[in-house]
Amino acid sequence: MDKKLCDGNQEHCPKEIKPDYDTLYDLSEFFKVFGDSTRISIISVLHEGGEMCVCDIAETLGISQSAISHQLRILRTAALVKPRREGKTIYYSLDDEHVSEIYEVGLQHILHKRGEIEL
Amino acid sequence: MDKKLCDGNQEHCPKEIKPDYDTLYDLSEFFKVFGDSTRISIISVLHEGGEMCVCDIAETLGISQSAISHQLRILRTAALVKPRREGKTIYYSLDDEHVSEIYEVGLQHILHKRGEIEL
DNA sequence: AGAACATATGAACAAGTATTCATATATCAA
DNA sequence: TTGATATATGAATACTTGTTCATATGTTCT
Repeated sequence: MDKKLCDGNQEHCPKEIKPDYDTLYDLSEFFKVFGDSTRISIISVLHEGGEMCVCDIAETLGISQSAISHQLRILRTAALVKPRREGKTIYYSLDDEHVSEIYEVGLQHILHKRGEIEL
Repeated sequence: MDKKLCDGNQEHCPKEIKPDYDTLYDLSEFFKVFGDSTRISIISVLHEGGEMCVCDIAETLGISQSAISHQLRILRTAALVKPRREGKTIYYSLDDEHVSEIYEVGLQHILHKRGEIEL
């Protein structure tokens, strides 16, 4: 921390709720999961296509099976996707409704910034 | 890419919309901005406290002015916060309503996972 | 102009992370 | 059991990124 620059009690210093560090840390970890192009692509195809097996996700995105599998583990650990085994095949789908909501709001934001949709 | 594992036309291979790579990349970059504890803390205090100057953000969070300034630049570049100068002081506030919305939905998700709120 | 304060920024270092490659596990069929 | 298919994972590497330190820019006051 640099040296104190102001006492925090001046006119330009509104006093507010001190944020809970653990919550904010967990929140940043949660968003971090969305913050990778491979993972958001996986979320996207599961959002569009519903349940999908690993090999199809990999083929659809043109990314190696290994890379997809590594990222699916991160998504699974964060409880953003859930697996369902059927024989040799394992199907993944979005786990939480919040995931879809956040994906959609984010997408809307991106498209809005591009001027592709009106809001 | 690993060798092809299935032809993508079997029963377990639903065909769906190919996601636009540029959009998904931008989206992941957008979420990446939320995916850091310092930045999400800044977003949090601006969400709670409204407009705030750099030194107060730094003091509130207990993080150096330099680190805050670096992160504010990233937030500013991504259009998540906007600056307003008043003399020597520069006040920052959240720029987009989507920012608040995504922050709130994410926070709700975290608290929900902890069982702290009902939904 | 010079001093003091508020913020920004470049360079360097440390820490984190996504991919590839090789291999392991698991299921099914013959 | 052996072979083929589907997925998972450990290790190594290359890349990204957040912080610190030092310094620069910009503003106000005297």
